[in-house]
Amino acid sequence: MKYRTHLSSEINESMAGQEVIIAGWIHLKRDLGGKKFLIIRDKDGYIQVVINKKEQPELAELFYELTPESAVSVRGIVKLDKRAPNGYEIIPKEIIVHSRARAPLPLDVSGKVPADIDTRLRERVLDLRREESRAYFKIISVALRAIREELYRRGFIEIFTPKIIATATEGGAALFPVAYFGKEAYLAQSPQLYKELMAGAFERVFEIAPAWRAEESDTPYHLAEFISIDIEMAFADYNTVMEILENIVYRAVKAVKEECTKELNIINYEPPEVKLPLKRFKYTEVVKILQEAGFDIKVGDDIGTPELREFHKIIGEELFFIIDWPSEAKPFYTMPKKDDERFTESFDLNWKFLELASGSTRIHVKDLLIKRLKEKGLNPESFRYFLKWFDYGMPPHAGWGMGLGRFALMLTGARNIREVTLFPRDKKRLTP
RNA sequence: GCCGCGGUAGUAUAGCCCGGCCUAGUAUGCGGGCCUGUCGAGCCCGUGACCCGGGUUCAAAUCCCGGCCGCGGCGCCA
Repeated sequence: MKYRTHLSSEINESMAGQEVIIAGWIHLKRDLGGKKFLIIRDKDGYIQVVINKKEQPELAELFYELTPESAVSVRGIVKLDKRAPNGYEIIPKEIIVHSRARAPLPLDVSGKVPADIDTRLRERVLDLRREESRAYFKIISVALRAIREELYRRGFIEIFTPKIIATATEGGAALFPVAYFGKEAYLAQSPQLYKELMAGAFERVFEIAPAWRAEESDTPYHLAEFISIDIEMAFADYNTVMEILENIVYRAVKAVKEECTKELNIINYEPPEVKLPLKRFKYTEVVKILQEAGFDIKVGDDIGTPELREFHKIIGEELFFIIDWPSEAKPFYTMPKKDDERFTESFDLNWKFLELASGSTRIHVKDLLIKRLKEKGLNPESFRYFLKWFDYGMPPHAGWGMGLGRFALMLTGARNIREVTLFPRDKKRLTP
């Protein structure tokens, strides 16, 4: 017997009388004695199987051995019945149990009893059979496709840069050391330096790949391992790449709203409306507004989470840019503003209080780069292999990086980045 | 790392303030029984739990201390 001839989504009323084989998991069992109902779940949905005890005593007997979440194939006849969900159901001739699930389950997949996120992450594979969890990842996948399409449309090519690196990319963040054939190496915290070099070859590149941070961060929007969406573009400044970013956000949200109506309905969420162009607030304006709101903040300080929460409330915008950050708050490769060197051609994209993406015009002049490295207390010598290529025609360029998980929080309304990460890695979690 | 709250059957919770009425309640699951249209099926019977260690007390799920773990807020953090 074949595993399957039809998905639940491929069966309809016009197939009455036809024999089909469906496959999936036992989602629910309802035993009324003479009639026994099985709800089979596959990747697209659910379909009901009805066993009549009198007519099919062997199958009625088998029914008792079927445990929830067992993987099965059911061969049977499609039958119209207005009492059935969707108006049709399967009258089985044969039920094959591919894999019997142990009972009881460590987690209720059917949605009757809620579980804490900690329990759900421990039992993640079963958790990912819940329709809410699957909806999250379908939405993320649709968004990613839209992002890729928009970048390809704009002449970007997708690249992969090394994830095992010799030196710290930017100094700041703590890295995970890797034992590398007797040498000291690290997991990349960002593709930053490599993507800049690649903009010097391909002009327009993007990468969607993991990055690692060994920070102490313990919040609902930080992970030790996360997927970063990065672009870098030659002959462009921060205004150009900001425009690309907001268009990508627009496209992704549009695609999700159009293609994921079922999933959004399951999670009962509507992503924010994206009105282009997004508002751009100068860093100094933001500081001023926060000072007026009573915060103890001065020019040069980073803007903390409580401040961002309040700022979002004051301006009443869900999605907005904060631009022209002071150089203290940005990495060494960020281009200073031409008219005022204390500030930079840089931006953060925020959803409410959450930083989704940040980017800038990059410095393409070697001497300036070395000067900025020193000012940041970094040793130019350890960036030798990066800096040498700036001797050979490095074009002006700009780019940004966006955390996929954080973007997914906006797309799904999930409260914790662990929800939208299959197997999150944080300070305490290394398994599963 | 700091602050707050929490840890009770497989899962989710009540009980904790005000120690004894707790042989720890409920839902769901699981086992058994009844039931031929369920769709959160229903009804009956059963099953299964106080995070770890120390202390106070005649008596601790309940109060105190320490640890571990979780969640949230912050910090750290292109």
